Amino acid sequence: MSDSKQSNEFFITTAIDYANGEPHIGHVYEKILGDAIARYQRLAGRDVTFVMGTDEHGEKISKAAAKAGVTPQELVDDLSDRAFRGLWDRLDISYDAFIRTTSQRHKKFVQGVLQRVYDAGDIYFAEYEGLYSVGAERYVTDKELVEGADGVRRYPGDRDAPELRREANYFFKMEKYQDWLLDTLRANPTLIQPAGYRNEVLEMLSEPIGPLSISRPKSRVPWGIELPWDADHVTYVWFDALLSYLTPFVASGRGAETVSGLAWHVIGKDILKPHAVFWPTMLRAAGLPLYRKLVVHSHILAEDGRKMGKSLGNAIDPQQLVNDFPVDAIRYTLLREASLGADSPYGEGILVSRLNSDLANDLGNLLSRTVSMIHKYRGGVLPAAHEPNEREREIEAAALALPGQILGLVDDLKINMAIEAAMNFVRDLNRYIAESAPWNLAKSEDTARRLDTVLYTAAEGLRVASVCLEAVIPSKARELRAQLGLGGQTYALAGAWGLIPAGTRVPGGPILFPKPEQEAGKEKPGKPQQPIQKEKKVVSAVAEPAAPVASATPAETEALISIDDFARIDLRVAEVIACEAVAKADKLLKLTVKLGQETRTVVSGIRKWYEPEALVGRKVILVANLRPAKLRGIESQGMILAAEDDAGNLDLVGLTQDLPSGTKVR
RNA sequence: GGCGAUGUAGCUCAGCUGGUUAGAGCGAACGACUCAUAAUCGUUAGGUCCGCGGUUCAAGUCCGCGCAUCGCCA
Repeated sequence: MSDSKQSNEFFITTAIDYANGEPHIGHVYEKILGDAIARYQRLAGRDVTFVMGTDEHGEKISKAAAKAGVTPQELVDDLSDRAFRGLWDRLDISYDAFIRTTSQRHKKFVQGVLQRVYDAGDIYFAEYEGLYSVGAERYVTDKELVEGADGVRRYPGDRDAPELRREANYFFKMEKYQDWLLDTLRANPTLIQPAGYRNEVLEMLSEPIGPLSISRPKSRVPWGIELPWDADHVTYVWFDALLSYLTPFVASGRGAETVSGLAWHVIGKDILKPHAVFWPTMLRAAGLPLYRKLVVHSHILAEDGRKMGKSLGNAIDPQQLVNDFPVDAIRYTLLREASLGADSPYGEGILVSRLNSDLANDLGNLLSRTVSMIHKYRGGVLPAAHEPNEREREIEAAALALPGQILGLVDDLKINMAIEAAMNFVRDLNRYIAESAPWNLAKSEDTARRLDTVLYTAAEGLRVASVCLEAVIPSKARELRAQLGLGGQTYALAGAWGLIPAGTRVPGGPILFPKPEQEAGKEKPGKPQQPIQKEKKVVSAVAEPAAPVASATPAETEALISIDDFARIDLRVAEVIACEAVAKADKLLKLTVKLGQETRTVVSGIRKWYEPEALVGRKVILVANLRPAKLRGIESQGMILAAEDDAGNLDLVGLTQDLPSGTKVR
């Protein structure tokens, strides 16, 4: 690979998603993949711009909106913000710009490009008659139709037979650029990766590609961007959605031409043709440089290796997944399992076994044991290393080489192998500890210096591992370093050793990756077998965080949990020091509570039962390690406990003695 | 029908330009250890590297044919 070397700039996009329904696991995988690449590049010191967005025009959206009884704009506002962007935020996707195709700046840019291509003579007007599939939103050929059991010929997946339509549309002279594209592709073997997809494109180009229909009459599809020279037509998906990749740069005044040649576009194999054929020719016609790389990923299959589908009932619901598992575990397992060239199975079973073996046993436990020994043998202060033995030299050499190796694999789009390389290093650290047996070294003063060196080597190795894995598990990597006493510290992904200062106080902390302990065999996904086993921080709240919860619903009470499960809930005595009603919410109170030295804001739905003033000074029980949630724009940092009976009588759980705030409840 | 990919230990997969006893992870069995999240470490799997034929001193690794699965195209 000899990609972006001169420029330190790195520009990456994921496909913009059609906002006519909720995101599925395929969307999730693609964004996590794009994000991991973007983060790796940032860690390597590149100046990264990561762009994503939603595609919000078209016939399907107007129909879906009509069906839902809302305007198209209302529909896409909700889907874009809540369903898509909301999920990306939750998954820690580090995008720099999020483009909505209904935004003014995007429309302006699209119309500018259309006008330019039109003026150059590459767009013409023509009549067309043919079979139109509403489901596929395009004209289909007779050969594509399949006869159903009822004898009706329809396009696969459609409910209705295609309609015969006659339309006058604008066409883009795509074929004009076919030879250029073919030459370009032949001359650049890594333009489209993996190579299998490049071959498919070469095959597409071995036959005439013809013109591309780029408009729809506004009378039929009113929801789109008007052609600047003919207000009776709106542009069809290609000149709208594809251009969104460049919109942020135009809007910032930078100009599309300065960046389009840098782009890495991450897409799914289902939209290969638009990105490999339409988009390059469009760029060419618009006088813009061709992207640098098209990264084509395959699909995520169900755990049994079959296709995932709503109809098959084996689809993974991303929302559910995010509710049930730590975000970093989802990211890790998806990236570790999937390889670009082939469809990859994925599901809860695969996730859990990876989570347990790699993240909990290998990585998380390595941190636990290291921290524990530093506490036990050295009072929680990291000692300096002394003369390294051969084994330690070997580990240091591996640590120095690892970042380069990983970046090479990432450039080669072998993220799964990059992860494996990092995990091999982690496993070797476990091996090293077993070989060195620090618990024996601790028995005698004679081996004190050896013990120092072993402890330092383990801790510094963990630091290196955290950097190597940070693009995959960003928040856990930081948490790991915080436990080593390196909170807030960032490191470049580059060979380095010995960066933790000797004498660093190692605070330790909660289990990095608790296991979702599952005894009985299979369980139906989605039922309440584990609301309690959630670990701190990363897992989201299942119940409404600020709701006055009376312990649990009957169903949940019945499920037995272990003492360890319970120990994950950090209950504390908190003192209410201020309290006010939340504006425009007749149920909510905003409480300010003191937790030892700390002050927190908690929103709770108990206004019906308590006057705000009456609560000040009262001691309540707070779930202190609940993931913060925003309610009415206020971040609630915990939840207070209350009991409520069937008649709606509610009482806050409290103390009969005056114990200090911050006291642990168990 | 055409083009292409894949087919390696129970499972998931590495094996670049052909070369000593074919590898990893998971799972399983046995053992060790105790710092650790019932974790970790070690040993163990005797696998027709889909089948057949060919090239070669030597082939999972190249060629041909066949079978199976998958993808793209028509």
